Amino acid sequence: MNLFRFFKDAIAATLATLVAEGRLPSGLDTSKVTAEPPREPAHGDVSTNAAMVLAKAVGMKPRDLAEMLAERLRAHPDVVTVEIAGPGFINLRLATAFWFDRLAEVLAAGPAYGDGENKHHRVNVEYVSANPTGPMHVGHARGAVVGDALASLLAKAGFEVTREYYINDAGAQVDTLARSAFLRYREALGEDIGEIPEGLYPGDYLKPAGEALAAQHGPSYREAGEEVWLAPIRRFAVDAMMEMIREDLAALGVKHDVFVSERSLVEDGQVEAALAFLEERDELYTGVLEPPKGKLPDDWEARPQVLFRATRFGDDVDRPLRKSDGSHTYFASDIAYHRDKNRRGFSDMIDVWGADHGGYVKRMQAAVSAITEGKGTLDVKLCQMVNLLKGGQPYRMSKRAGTFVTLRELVESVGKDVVRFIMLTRKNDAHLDFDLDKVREQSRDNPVFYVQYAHARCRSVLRHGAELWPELDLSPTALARGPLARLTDPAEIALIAALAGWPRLVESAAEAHEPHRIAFYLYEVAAAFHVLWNKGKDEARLRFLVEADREVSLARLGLVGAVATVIASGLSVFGVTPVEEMR
RNA sequence: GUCCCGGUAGCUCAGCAGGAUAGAGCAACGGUUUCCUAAACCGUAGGUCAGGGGUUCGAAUCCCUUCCGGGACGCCA
Repeated sequence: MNLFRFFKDAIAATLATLVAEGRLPSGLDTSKVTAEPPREPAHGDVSTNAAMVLAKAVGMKPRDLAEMLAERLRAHPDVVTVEIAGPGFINLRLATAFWFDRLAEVLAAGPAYGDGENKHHRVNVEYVSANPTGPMHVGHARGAVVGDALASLLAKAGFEVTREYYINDAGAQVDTLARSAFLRYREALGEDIGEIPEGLYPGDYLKPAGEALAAQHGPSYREAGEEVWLAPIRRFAVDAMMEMIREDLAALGVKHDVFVSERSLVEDGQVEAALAFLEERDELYTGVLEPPKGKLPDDWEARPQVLFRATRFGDDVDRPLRKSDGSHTYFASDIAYHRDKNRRGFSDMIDVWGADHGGYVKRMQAAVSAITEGKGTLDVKLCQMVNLLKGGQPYRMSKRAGTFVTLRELVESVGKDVVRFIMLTRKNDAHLDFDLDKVREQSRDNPVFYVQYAHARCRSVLRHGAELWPELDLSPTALARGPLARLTDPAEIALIAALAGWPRLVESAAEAHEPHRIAFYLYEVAAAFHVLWNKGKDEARLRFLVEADREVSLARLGLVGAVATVIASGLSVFGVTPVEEMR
């Protein structure tokens, strides 16, 4: 249960009652009324701005309206005190029984705690979509993790999510790949290929593909013209690269439901169909574009071409869909792809891209608007660069100077869980420093450790409890029925309140498409737990396990179990495995 | 030139959908360990939320504008 939504509804109901009684005018706009945790915990558990927001419409002073509302809210069974503060805040303090119910709810729900109601609403999340021309590098890793976690977050919030990968296997870069693979094929046949020529992919990762081609076809392509070998080798090389990319993704624990090939869209006539669709709606015309601003390409020439009226949909200029030779542009096939998503039943789409594609956001959103006739939405999450550091200094792992660090190297170096968590500790549009030394540190400065340590401590306490009282049932469902009312310390109640904030956090993070908020939330829960742990060090009576008092221990085991549940739940959205112990 | 992102404590960053006295961590200083894992905790100090205007009961948050940093602009993929 999202308790803030619960109280927002309660406040709305109170307002409705007052309207029905004629004490307030009808037709109030309550859309700006909020119920949220006050920033300052001393102010209470739930705070509402209702009196301040509505005062003008009602024609009352905020504090007078607040008093009218407070009078009714005091009668709410879960509310202990109602205070009016500042310019007209109404602060509610909730009954401890209410918190015990929330704690029992966490335990009873287990991993499902915080799951949103099924919204019967489909969302398509497209991420990674790295070109199939080589292994994934660190930059790709961030987009992969952000997309994967965002998809999980939306699923947890109750959306029906499809995770998608778009394979750019139709452009010139896959021809380059094929030529590069052909070179490796000749090399595998014993030829000395010398230096890899400029413009071809030099990486060693194509050697196995060359060898496989040699084994499969022998020398048959060797003397043949490109028209003979290009298509088959291209298909083979793309498949090999995709296999490698899938392995990279698997190493990172990133999953996709659907892989869509650009080439297959083209061959199916989807690009022509998308163009025809736009043509019918008069969104295309033949025109000449202004020369690009900034640095002018050497070979720029004004030529008429088919343009999409992107400016009708908020873009800065109209965009070319056909080159002067009549073939379609990359943007045209991208439109076809998004139209394909829409035709498969998705009107809400999210794309996760690298920040270097920022210039394409407006035109893609314009296109989505056009092809869905205004009914579809596209949100683009741009992931900023990752600065890889070691001991505070910029770091490059590969031998060849200036080359990228591969995703595989990173995962092998620090582990999948660390990579995933760290990639989610910043909002996607901020630069991210990833320090290979820091993430291995076992300190509060390393959020992965800090959160994992809290979980490990919880599991440790539960293990000790089971040793101490082997006769007790310490399963979450049993703990949920335990004597939770024995939790009386303010720090204990505060921790329950933090846990009870999880459903709201899931909901708001999902709505904002911001998985990184979970990282900060988990850090806070971990901090609250560590605080409590240390209180037990100062005062023996506050230890989680008090041998002489089985009842209070049982209640505290419930709290500890709930902390472990919520942390594990958050980590599972991130695709990070919670640890049982840290030795 | 146009567009996008960013500018919050010495450093790295949060700030939830406009709320009350702007928060963490690190670094600095001072404390806490016979005890469920001290890999942790507590305390002190640290700010013109880049500058200026506006919107309103209220602005770090929304709008306009200036400055600074990064990125993007193509018949490329």
